[in-house]
Amino acid sequence: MRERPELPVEEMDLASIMHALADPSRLRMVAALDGQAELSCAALGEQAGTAMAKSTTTHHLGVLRDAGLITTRHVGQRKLATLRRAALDARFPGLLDAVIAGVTGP
Amino acid sequence: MRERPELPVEEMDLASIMHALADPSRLRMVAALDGQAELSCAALGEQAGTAMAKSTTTHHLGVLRDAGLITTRHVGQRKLATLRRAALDARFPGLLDAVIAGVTGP
DNA sequence: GAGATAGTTCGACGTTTATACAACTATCGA
DNA sequence: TCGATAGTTGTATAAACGTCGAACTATCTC
Repeated sequence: MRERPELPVEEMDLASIMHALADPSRLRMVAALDGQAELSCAALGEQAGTAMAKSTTTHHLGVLRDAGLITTRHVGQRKLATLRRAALDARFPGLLDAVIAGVTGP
Repeated sequence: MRERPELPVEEMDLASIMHALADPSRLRMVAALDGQAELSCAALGEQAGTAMAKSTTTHHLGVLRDAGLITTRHVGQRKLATLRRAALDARFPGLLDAVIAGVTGP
């Protein structure tokens, strides 16, 4: 199982990132990843409200990853996801904070 | 031609806003509206890079409007669009600034 | 009124999306 | 080695999306 390299910071595209965040389930996933160091697919699938099929979780994680929002690494049979805070803050300052505040806040 | 009321601030939905901003043409439109008080459909259609069909511009304006990002008013045969800065800043502080900086930025 | 200008509405098209199930691989624990 | 657990892959489906052209409405100017 090959670990594909993550998207370079300079290749991050705003429209792609906005698209990745344009889904309620993915927004909840990103919010859940904020603060938490790492979360497994299963944990993220549950955080996203009503339990979704495992394949659906895989799909959403792929979208977030392709946009450069998260990184993943394997530990045993688990796949742990991490929010790429530093990269995102460098490329689009303030964006992640505003979005996460919008998800959690009233 | 009836003027529908704009979306109330408290009904603004983050996922809908992100979706409205998840398109390069619409991102350019929003960026063009920043600073400018008002712009017509034709002007926005041209700002959005390669000239698009008038009906396409109407469609994009509708998406931005339905999400609550812009207001429109009629002046003669023109329809002028305005960015709802105050409402957006109140509901999702920092979001618009970060997005616009990301469009125009480095 | 006639012609020009600015948007809208409608139908169509090809593409993408979110979702799910079934079958699969990979890893862990006993 | 066996069974359980965690994700992936492939396929399918129904919905939504971006784009356009053609026909239409509304307004302005002459």
